[in-house]
Order: sequence, then C-alpha cells, then structure tokens
Amino acid sequence: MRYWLMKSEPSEYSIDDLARDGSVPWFGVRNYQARNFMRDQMRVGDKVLFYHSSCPEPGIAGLAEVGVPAYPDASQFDPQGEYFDAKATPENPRWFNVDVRLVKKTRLMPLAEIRGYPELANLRILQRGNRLSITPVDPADYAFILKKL
DNA sequence: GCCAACGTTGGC
DNA sequence: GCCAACGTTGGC
Repeated sequence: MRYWLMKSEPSEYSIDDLARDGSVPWFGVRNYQARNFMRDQMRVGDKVLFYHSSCPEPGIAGLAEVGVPAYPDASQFDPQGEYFDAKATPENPRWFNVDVRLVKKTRLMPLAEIRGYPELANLRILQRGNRLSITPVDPADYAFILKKL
C-alpha cells in the first residue's frame, strides 16, 4: 500500500465538500508527473492526506483513500470546460484520474506546524519550489502525521 | 500583489 | 535538442 498527499484549493473543493460527497473524481490534473502517479501507481485503498493549498490556512485537513483506480478524465473531452484538451480523444486519452473517498475530516494541521517537525523534514511539499499537486509520502511520515492529528 | 521555482511551448 | 519566453503554482 502506498501513501500520498493530494492538494486541493478549498475554494474549489474542500474537505467539507468531500465530507458531503463521500467520494469525488480527482479530475483536472494537467501535470504529467501527477497523472502518472494516479495512472500507474495508485491502487484502491492507498491512503491520502487531503491538503488545503492556496488559502489563508494551508495544511492537512483530512484523511482519504483511493476508492476507484485511474480511468480517463472526462473533463478533457468537454470543449466548453476549462480542462478541455484538443489533443485528447476517447480512443487516445491523455489525462486520467482516480476517485478519492473520505476516511475522515481531521483537525487542520497547518503548514507551519508541519515545518516544525524535524521528523517530516523530507516531506515533498516542504522541499523548495515543489509545486506538484500529488506527491508520494513515506509510510513513516504518514504514520507520524497520523499520530499528531 | 509579489516573486521564486518550475513546467511547457515553440522557434531555430 | 537547445533554450528563451511564457504561464502557473503557491506561500507569504
């Protein structure tokens, strides 16, 4: 089993939205590395740290897991949508997404707190210039965060 | 709003 | 294949 951190802007989709919906297609990822993580590495049951980004209080907001393995992202085929990709076809999809389902909403663990734990120094989101919206998390780091939540 | 960092694009 | 220009991310 693998562990991941997935960023979402709460103004777009927050942990409360996931608590309401239970499960959500993680569509709209348009970065190849992040796509490859979903398409090639994620398995049902993989654990996910749900992270709020680009907001007044960035940080980990809840626990989730992969509910449905990767399939073609429908939004790439919608010419009216903001995620349309003219070079993608149903025969040759370019973008994929998994479904993510809620495990539980937690307290918010702010980015500043995360930075304060020396044990988490190698967490990908703390590295300089990291902008990937989906990053792998070491099992030990995940266990550490779980204990602090 | 600023700005550092990084990914993508496209001319050559 | 190189690399400059441009766009985006995301914390502050």
